[in-house]
Amino acid sequence: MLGYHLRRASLVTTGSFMDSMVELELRPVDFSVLNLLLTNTGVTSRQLCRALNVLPPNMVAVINALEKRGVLTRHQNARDKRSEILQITASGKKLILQALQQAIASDQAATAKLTARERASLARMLKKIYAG
Amino acid sequence: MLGYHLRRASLVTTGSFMDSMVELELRPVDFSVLNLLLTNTGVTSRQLCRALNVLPPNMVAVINALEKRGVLTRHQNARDKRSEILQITASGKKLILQALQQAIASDQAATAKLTARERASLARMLKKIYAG
DNA sequence: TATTGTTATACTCTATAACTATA
DNA sequence: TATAGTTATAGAGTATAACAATA
Repeated sequence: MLGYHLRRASLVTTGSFMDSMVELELRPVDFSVLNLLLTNTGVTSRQLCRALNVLPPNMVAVINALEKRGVLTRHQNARDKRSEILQITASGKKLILQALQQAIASDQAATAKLTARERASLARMLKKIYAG
Repeated sequence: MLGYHLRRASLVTTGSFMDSMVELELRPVDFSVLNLLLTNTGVTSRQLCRALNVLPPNMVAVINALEKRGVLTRHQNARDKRSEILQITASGKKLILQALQQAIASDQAATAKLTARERASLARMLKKIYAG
């Protein structure tokens, strides 16, 4: 069963990723939020929820903690007073750029047994599973 | 990053697996316990914990529920009175055999976009990641 | 001393209901 | 009426400490 092998391999790469984020104190959801804010502007909490498959009530504490940490700020949305625009700070950019670097290194390390050709082939087949 | 693709593909197959177990009312841990008891004899709670990476305190409720359901029984261990030997019942065998059949079908369905050759290649590469 | 099974407990992740302000 | 953010809360899954019985 492929699902079994997929789960075990995924546990390896996920574990490696989380280990690499321990010192930066970033959980997967924190990493993903900052990564999205790094490359997108004018993003709201609801948009993060949809992109990351996180329910709105569970995103509240995530954003509060990141704001308290000084890696993102909230700004009022002139177009829609219900929502707030989230923006990554200089400190947040520095943090996520370092995190991305470490994440790439941990991914390489966890899949080091594969050749470049195998990696490309693997990525293509995995996409066929989750994206049709 | 391969880890990202692995995680998304794994979420698809895991979701498909869990959906296929809804009617049989089996969680992944229940499936794994019964599957191990189907092909191994003289198994204890501690051995299940080690094989499935579940902590002993968390295995207690799992086994209690499966015993209450009548799919496994406990028997005193003559060699070591601290532990109990777990045994799958006829009802349990019937249940896990049906579950295995459905799990295989769900796995096939979730990875239907891949050819037989691709499946073999994918399994081989995934093993390289988690088993070296 | 070490191990097995167990209880109690806590922490994280995930999920739903319901509220307010705004659209 | 529908949506955004929020609070409160509940349910899984996972974690540690500590205990009695046995090795």
